[in-house]
Amino acid sequence: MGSTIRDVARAAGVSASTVSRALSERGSVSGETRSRVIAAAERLDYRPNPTARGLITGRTGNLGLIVPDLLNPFFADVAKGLQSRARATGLSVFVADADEDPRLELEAVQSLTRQVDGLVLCSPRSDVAELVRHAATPVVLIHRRHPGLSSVTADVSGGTVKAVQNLRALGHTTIAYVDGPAASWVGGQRREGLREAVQATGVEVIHLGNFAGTFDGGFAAADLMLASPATAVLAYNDIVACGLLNRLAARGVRVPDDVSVVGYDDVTIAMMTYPPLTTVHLPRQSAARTAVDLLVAAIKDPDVAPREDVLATHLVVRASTGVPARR
Amino acid sequence: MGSTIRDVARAAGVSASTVSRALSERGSVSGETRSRVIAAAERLDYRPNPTARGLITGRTGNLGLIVPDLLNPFFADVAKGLQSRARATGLSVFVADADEDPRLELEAVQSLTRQVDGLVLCSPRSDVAELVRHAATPVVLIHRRHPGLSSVTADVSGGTVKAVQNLRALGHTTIAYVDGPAASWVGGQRREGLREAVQATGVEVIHLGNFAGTFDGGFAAADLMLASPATAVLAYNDIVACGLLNRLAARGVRVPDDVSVVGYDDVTIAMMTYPPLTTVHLPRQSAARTAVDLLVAAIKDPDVAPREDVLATHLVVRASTGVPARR
DNA sequence: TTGTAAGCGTTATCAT
DNA sequence: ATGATAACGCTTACAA
Repeated sequence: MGSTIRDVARAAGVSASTVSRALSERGSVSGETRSRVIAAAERLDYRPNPTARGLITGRTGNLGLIVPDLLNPFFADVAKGLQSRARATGLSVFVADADEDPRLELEAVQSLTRQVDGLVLCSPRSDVAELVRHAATPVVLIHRRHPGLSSVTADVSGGTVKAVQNLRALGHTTIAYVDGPAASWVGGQRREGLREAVQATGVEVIHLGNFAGTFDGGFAAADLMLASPATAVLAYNDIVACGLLNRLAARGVRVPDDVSVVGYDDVTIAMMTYPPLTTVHLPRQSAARTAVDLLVAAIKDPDVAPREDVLATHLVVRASTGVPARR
Repeated sequence: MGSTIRDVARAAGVSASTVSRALSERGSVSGETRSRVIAAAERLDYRPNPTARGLITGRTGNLGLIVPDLLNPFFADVAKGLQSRARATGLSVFVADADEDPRLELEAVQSLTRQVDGLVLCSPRSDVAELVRHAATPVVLIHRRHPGLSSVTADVSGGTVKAVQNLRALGHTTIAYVDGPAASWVGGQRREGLREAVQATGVEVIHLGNFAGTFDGGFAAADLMLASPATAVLAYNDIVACGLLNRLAARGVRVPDDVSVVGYDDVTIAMMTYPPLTTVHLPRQSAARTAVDLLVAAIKDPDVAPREDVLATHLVVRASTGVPARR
């Protein structure tokens, strides 16, 4: 066991409360006493027990993060960003992987909420109102909006418009779209952006239908895409794009000579495909940072008005897009 | 604020200690009283405060995991596996991303150790003895061994032998090896396996040198590989292999027709390359599960002898390996 | 400035 | 079987 505040008090010849004050830099303590306490604490390698402190202050010094799937690089990135910002703020973070399961999300909220000062819900699959009802701490949403809650989202539809505009500028007039799971929030945003883009550029968009947001989803969509008159394809995300690329390669279709492919998210893998993927960059680490800041603000003052931050997106042009093949 | 044990006690017309006993299933409580308490607890939606409980029991119900980099799918997988096993055991998990920085690893140990019942150190970059010295709880290592500590590792050298044997069976007699960071523990294991394989199969191994364990590392190694007489290449891990594949494609080299490529780890991305990667599968989720079990055992009885579990590895043959081209 | 004492919510000990 | 009481390690009135 580590040494307690009493050990330090005894060693420094003062009372426990004086140690507490001296170490918290806050109470009024004479300089001489303070240095004696600090020396004693140092010597005994004293570290305040966060549990005990939390019991009385009501603060745990912890944040909770709930993501649908840590294996998805998108969420891993969020976890990493949150992590690093939290550390900089002196906070530790609980991570719960809900395995894409709404029930587990709720369970995670329940088991975490008492041990954290605030909760970050990233792309929750379940009903947000329900989750919040069980949260005993401030909540910030990432990648989803909800009335009355602070959230950090990306300008998904804006990014979609940029992608389509770029394709149009290259000469593409018919573009296929591989949608993800029907219920997805980003999916809705994406379709919204597509509508805008059609109005703005006059391209024709062919909806290939809903697919799993996975490699297999993209793999399956490729054949449909090739059967359509589209010369370019916009994928639900980079992983789906990766599946597309793979199937296209297997069928001997050259990218971007024969078909242009655009992904979404700009996760690490987008740089590692062949050819490297043109994709809409969604800020993740900065979204996570913002989320921490919003949470910290809400913890300090539970009555601050919720803020809905929308982060800019931009198109990263790599080698998977080019001028359309003559047909 | 949620309701406390006293609220429940009052509602059930018993004392707080009876509530505690009734709910913990452990103390002797009459069936009638128990059901009354449970009903009251239900009604008030009472949940024991883990902080307060932890203060007296010394148990937090939490596990800590420290990984070098959550963005590395290998570690994300470990995190996910640990997560799910911990949940099944009624434990929550703190995750710390040390950002490949030994100093941050130590910091993470210090800030987490008081809030957890046990710590899992995954592929620590820093001196294990130093880390353990600052840990106030049981520690289990993943992917690294250390005298006196429980650990879960994979039979890396055995996997290497299998990979080389397979290549030899295909007809390859000269194999290039792309090593990772010089200090890496797995790197050492891999080289050991290589030595064994050379003895067993008589192939010639050409060490291309140390590279970063990243996409760029593989990208850079590809040119060296092509300049060598090797017909196959073994990469430090799948990400490196991915870099290799990419550069090879860019230089017009066909895989596996011209060159065979073998990765290491079998992370998700290995299935998504073109062609899909032959790779040595390292069990991660099961390693994480085992780690949780070892930790739980050590928590229950701090005096159990440390156990060094070595998990089997196997070769996953996909499409990146084939018979060597005639030279 | 410093110490004393109360209390955070729970469980463990000891009576009853 | 149940209840009173102390204790876990800390912070924070309040008193000195």
